[in-house]
Amino acid sequence: MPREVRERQMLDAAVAGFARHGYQAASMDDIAEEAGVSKPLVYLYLKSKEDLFTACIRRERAALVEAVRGGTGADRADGDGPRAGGVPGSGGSGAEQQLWRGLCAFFAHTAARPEGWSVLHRAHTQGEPFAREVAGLRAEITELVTLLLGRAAVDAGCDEEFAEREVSGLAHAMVGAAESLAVWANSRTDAVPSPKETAATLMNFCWTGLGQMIKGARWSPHR
Amino acid sequence: MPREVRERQMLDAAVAGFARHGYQAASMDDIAEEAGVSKPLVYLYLKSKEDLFTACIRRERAALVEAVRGGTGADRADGDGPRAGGVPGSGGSGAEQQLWRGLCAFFAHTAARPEGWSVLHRAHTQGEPFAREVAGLRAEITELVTLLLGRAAVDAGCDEEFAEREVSGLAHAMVGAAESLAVWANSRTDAVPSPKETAATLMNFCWTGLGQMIKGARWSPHR
Amino acid sequence: MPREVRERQMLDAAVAGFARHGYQAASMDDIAEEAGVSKPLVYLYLKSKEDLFTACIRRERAALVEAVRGGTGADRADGDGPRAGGVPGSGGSGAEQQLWRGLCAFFAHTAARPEGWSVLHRAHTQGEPFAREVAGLRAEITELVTLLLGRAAVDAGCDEEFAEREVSGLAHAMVGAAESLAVWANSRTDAVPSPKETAATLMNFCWTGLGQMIKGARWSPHR
Amino acid sequence: MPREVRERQMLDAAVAGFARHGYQAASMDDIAEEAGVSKPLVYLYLKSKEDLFTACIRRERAALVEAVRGGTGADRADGDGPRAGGVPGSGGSGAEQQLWRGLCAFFAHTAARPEGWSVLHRAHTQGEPFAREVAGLRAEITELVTLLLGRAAVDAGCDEEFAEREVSGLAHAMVGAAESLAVWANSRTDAVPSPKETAATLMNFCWTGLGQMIKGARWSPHR
DNA sequence: TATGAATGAGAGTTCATTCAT
DNA sequence: TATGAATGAACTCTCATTCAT
Repeated sequence: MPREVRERQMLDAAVAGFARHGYQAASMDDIAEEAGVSKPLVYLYLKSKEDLFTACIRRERAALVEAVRGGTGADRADGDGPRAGGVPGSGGSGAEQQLWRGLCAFFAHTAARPEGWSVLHRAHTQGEPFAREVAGLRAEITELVTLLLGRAAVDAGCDEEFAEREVSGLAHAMVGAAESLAVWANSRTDAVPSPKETAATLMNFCWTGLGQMIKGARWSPHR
Repeated sequence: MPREVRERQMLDAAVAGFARHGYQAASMDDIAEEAGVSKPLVYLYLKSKEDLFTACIRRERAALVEAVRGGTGADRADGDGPRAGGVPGSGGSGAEQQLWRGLCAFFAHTAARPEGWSVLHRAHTQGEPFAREVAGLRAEITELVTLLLGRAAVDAGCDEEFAEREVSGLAHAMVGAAESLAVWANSRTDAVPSPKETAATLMNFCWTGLGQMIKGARWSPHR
Repeated sequence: MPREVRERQMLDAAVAGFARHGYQAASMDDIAEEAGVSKPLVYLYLKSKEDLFTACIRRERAALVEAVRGGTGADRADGDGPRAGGVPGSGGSGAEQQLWRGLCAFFAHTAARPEGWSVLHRAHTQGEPFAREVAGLRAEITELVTLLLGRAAVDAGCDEEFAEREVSGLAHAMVGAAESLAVWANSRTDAVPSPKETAATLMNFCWTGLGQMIKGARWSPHR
Repeated sequence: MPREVRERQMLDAAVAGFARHGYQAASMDDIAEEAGVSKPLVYLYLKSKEDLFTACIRRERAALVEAVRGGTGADRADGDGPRAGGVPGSGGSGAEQQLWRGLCAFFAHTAARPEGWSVLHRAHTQGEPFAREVAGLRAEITELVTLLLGRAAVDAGCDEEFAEREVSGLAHAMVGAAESLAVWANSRTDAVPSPKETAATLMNFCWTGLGQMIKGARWSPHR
């Protein structure tokens, strides 16, 4: 059996095992058995448990990023043609649509591959080498979100400074909210919401606030 | 040395160890050594590794909840007398202020006790008994947030149905965003923001959006 | 080295260790070392200390029962054809001969495998799961003896009632006497008696008494 | 509280604990708790677990020996008055009566103090220092039985050689049979036999055989 | 006399990992 | 390419035993 096929079997088994039991509790014995191969073969192909887990993270990370990027249309020639423009809240900005589609893609992906998502979501807890890897993923996503938010702000005519000073925190908030909603949506037993519904919840939650900020309004405790 | 003191030393050491290495990777040997105590004593007082970790979670959970509850003023006689009222966005609602102060307290607490926060934040990954414990914490906080959001909505004169149908999802988003921001704030090496700044970021992010929702506006992809 | 061979080595080492130190005091380290093997291998093959000890008991029990059964000729087609008959004391009963040969086999076996015998003899002290196992052995042997004694009684023409009422106690006495003699014979440093001598001692001790009982005579304190 | 009283409490608790769980499995913690004292006090009075167990054995051994000796009337001025005389089987020998009464006393004692008996019965399994102690008890009892059997033989007019050559083995058989019957009687849940019944079972079993031997008859396999 | 507090030493068990084939 | 056989190292947990008071 060709190496690539075997290797994918192993990664599948590993993702399943790590998702179910976590990094430490999943044993190489179980993973090898689930993959239908002997343990030495796993070591021959994937070096060590650490490397195996890293490979899982990388694969799932790539899949998630590809899904979200695809959703935003970032890979399509995007600046072409007239953009609908407009501020958040006024409807139809290109960046706004991209964000919306990215969120939809994100929730669709995490719902479609719960085990992969579980691996990613749990990996930052598992010690240094993996935390770094997931931090990379988070940075990648956050950067994308930051870009979109920033572009929306610029579209709306607000100064560059805003993008640099405040958008990053907002992006972090958004990513955290999305993460939380993904877990929540995946774990519901009753009426599990569709990806679009979940994405709409998040857009409802924050988009207007963002629009206000771009206009220069700030929330403050004593008004 | 009296039992209570020793026990607190052990819990301190355990929180530090679990925060640094995670549940599985932290060894009882190391924890005992860090506590300046022999291993058998740890077992004598805290029964088992599982019980020790549970005790850590419970302690930190209680501290966090107390801090946040105290921040919201939930323990003060608060509903009495006429409330200032007001919609989100119009300033000065009782619920809005409570939420604001709760967030400040939350970010202040997580910044003041990074290890305790780390334990709580990582515990849901560490297998069933612990996941349940932090799920309880999350539920407790989410319920509080749901209550505040719902009350704000009612204050603003919107129908009860809103509270029941949508507020829960929003609360989850908010809790997730707060969690993410807490980690992010704690992990920054440059210019770490004050708790109030972080809380303001989150309020800016979502409060206006919430106000719009209460008024009946909904975000939709094709406008 | 093939699994079966290794497994037998381990059982041999375990029987030796348990015989020398008892269940609790024998350490898995020592057993593994004596078997010329690492500890994990012992666990891989035999699961746990408890299972290992149980396996020892079962093996030695089977060997002992087989030896004794073989000695009685119970496996040969023995009841067929006219039996020589005869009461205890009158010589030559089939049951009497079987008992004699069974005793010889028993003492020969316990002398030939002192460690195995020691394990069996000491196991009833070592807690529930093992006590049950040797209780089974004891019951098996006692039942065999009861059968032979009962048959001898019936051969001698005594009523069935005798067999049911009193033979069981006698069988217990006989088994206990045999057990005691086996230990005693094994532990002698001077002139250790041959199995046949030991068996003859026991037959001398009780056979005539049994014959008298069958005839209806009873010992009583005040005659 | 005076030392003697405390010490007896501890021994009582220890006997109970050792009887229930065996030497190794009984913990000093449990014993101290059952005795209603702190652990250091146990160590102050009884030095170590080994010494504690030895003390238990010695106390129970002394009690058992005293009971049996008392039963045989060995401590009474025994040669006085006319003895009934007679061979085993012919009724009424002094030695025979002594043996009978000794057996009754033995079974009565083991039934009355099951925990003490359990300690003694299990101690020979627990490693060297204790095995020696119980071997001493066994030797003491066996010697007594040997003496009685030998005296009976001499009473019956058989030569001295018999006593020296064969009586010892018979005594071992008898002691083993008695031991086995004691355990069996103690462990029965249905109709537990009285000490006298158990003793009668044993006398029935062996006394006539012994009588025959004294007369010079020997059992042999081929008659 | 009596104890609360503490520990050294060692047990059973598991797991990632590697030979030899 | 693939594996049955084997292990070093580490972990959780327990227990007899002793200070300091």
